[in-house]
Amino acid sequence: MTLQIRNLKTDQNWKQMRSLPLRSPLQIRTELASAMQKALAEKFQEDIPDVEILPSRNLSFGDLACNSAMPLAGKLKRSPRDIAAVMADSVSSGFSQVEKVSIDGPGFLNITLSGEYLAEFTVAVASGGIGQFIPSQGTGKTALVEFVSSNPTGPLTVGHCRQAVLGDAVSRLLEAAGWTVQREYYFNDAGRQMDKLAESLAVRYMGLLGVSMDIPEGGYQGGYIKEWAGELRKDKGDLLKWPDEKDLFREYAGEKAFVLISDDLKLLGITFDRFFAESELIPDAVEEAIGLLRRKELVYEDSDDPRKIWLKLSEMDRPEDRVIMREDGTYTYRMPDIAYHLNKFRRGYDLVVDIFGSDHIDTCKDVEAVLGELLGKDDVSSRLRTILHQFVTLVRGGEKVKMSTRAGNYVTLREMISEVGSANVVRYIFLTRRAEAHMDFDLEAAVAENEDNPVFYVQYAFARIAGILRKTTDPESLVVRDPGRLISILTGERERDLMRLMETVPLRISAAASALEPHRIPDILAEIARAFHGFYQHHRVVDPDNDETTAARLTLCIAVRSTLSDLLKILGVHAPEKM
RNA sequence: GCGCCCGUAGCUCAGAUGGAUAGAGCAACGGACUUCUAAUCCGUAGGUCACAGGUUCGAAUCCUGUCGGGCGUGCCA
Repeated sequence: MTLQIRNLKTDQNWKQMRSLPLRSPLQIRTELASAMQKALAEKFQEDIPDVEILPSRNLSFGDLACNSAMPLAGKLKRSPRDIAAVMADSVSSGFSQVEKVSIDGPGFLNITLSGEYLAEFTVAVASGGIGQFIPSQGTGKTALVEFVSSNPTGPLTVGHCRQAVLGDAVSRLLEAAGWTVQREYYFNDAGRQMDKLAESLAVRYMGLLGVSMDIPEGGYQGGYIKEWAGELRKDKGDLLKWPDEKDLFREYAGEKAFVLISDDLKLLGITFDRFFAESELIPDAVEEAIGLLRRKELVYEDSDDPRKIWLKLSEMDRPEDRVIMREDGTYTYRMPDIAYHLNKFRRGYDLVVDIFGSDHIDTCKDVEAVLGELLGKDDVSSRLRTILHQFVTLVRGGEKVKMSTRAGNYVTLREMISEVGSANVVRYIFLTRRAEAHMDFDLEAAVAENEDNPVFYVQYAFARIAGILRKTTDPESLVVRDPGRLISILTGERERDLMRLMETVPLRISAAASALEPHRIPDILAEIARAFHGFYQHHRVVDPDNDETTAARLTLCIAVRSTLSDLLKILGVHAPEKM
């Protein structure tokens, strides 16, 4: 059944009806703060520090709160309430966006936003989305986000999964804040682990030919290597020799691992702009970096063997010196890492984000210290941001599952997604936790929870709106353009609550982006979904007997849909039209 | 030993630069489907914010110490 809407008042003159041009949430807060600051400076003839306007913690007080009167009390030698009164006077008139200002408690200033402003905002979101109001901190700037970067020696595990989801969400969050983001995976194809992998492959290959070889110490034992061995035999025949054709084994294993990892990432819908191969850096870029360090006298030769080279980390506020080149001329992992980071910085990004597991703490601090010496500490500290996420403890039926790639005893990303049953659910669960918080992921609980998972709560709100919109023809054309008309109809508490919640979204996205904390997004989503479900339950949207109300509520629904959709997009979680 | 992270409701976790009565989801209990999707809503219950000091108008948040857990402290990555 489709409802026809008719006899709507024209609102083509809505632009002229506005008293003020629409301000963004940020502009309003800035203007209010500066008005208050100016009033204080004039009244007390003192330098007044920036006044901060924050969202109210408790909505019964209003929409915005300011507590600046209290810290100022000492300096101005007045009571906080007197100071707050001066601030209140400066904004209680002259701002069409402000409905009410009150002074409560010891000296809190509480501001209630006007319905007209909220309606204006809602109209704008319904027609142009929430994105236009996100402070564009990243416009014209570029960011490089490095994540996953797991050794190409096997399938991605649950730990990589957390990092993959986190890195992707951080990238999306930065993009939402206007940044141009490059996603990069550092492909560690030159180290000793690749030799181990090649040898492990050779063991399985020879095994197929009836030749027994010992698995090397620290070798890989995953079942996938047996599969590769079978394919290798099919591709290349039975005549390969170890170690004569070591390079072939190595290359074959590397290619297989790359495909494995790419396929795993596809399960999550994650793509990279570039896989940066460590081997590209060897030897030129690494030698150049060592040369730079040499010129700054930050390296020295080993007293026993001059071919071995040490890095003077102890002179860079780090605990101890480290070897960067072994006697045999090979590099330890720190050296290519340094060369890689040098390369990243030279590419000129405004922001370089590294995402690592917490086991990289020491290494990344060493790399950061070295970069500081080579490029200048200020440059490095202003451009480099490192996110160290804690590990996932995987639990199945109350029992901890040990994870170790090399022992072949681990749960893969693939298995996890398959067991939980949905990449969307996995993404959402991972992204609800802060990166630096430990995380217990109980597979059985995740599956059991599947039915009433928080992600479905949010998706369902979106799907409900889609359902409502299906009841009308061309709902977009019904969007109310006149804020005054909108607010005269949307008078319910739940309707206002939705509008004021949406009004906080742009600044919260921006704050989450600045902090590189995507875990704040699910909170916002849940709040909006909750407000919407409450609204839905209590207000009929499509009402054949009331076109005006229908149009106004549809406008609200369209704004909410757009907001939910943009927020879900940051998490990389699907917004379904139907459930 | 030393370095980094963590400790908030029965469980899993939020609490942006210190603010008013510490929140949500699951789990528990009681209600609501003749309706645009009940995968929902409304209500109840649940807390010494690990512990002890300190800083100040005010602390889950900052500082110190203690206890407990994770990771690191490899010429593995």
